[in-house]
Amino acid sequence: MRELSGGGRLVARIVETEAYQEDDPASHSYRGPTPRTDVMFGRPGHLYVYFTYGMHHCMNVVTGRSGEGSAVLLRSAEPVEGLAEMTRRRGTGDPQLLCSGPARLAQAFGVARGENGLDLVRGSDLFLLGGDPVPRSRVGRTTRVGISTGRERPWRFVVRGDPFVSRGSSRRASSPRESSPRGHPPSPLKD
DNA sequence: TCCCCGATTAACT
DNA sequence: GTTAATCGGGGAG
Repeated sequence: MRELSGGGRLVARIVETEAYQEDDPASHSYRGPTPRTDVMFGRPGHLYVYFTYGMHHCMNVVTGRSGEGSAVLLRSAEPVEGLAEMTRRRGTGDPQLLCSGPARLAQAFGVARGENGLDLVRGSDLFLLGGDPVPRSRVGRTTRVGISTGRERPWRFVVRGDPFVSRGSSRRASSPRESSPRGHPPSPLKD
């Protein structure tokens, strides 16, 4: 959720994420801390924003302890409130195109490099809310999207059958196979 | 310095 | 299904 300075707010329900960690060749943190990835190695609960393909920004929540280098990429969400503002930012009113995709989600929320390092737990207009927990049976796990190494790690998590999960993923030829998570599903984030 | 390519998207054929 | 857009990170020289 993001509170807007002019009043009003943007709310979206996260339906797709991917996990990245330090011993993971697909992770920006793989080669150790750099000016770009310092935030990933910082305190958990902060926002790591990266710029890619010369035009897109993506949002991550830092998850590991200080010094650790892990984060969760927010890939897709269902827009819930503030659709008009998201539409203005995105240039399309199709709800399925507002927040489905990591760069689309960041654009809808107006997040760019300036927001890198924000504390999502305290003192920010951008933060996470705990909602109704997603039942374990609805959590699907697949391989990650758009990476060239570390493909085998099944660290993408989706709400099964949710129409707001991004397409880039479920559509590809070498389509990631969806399976039930083993062990513990991601626990819902609390305040 | 040079060079390759990326945790993507939209617009093509 | 394919490709242009667009630029910064970071390894190689």
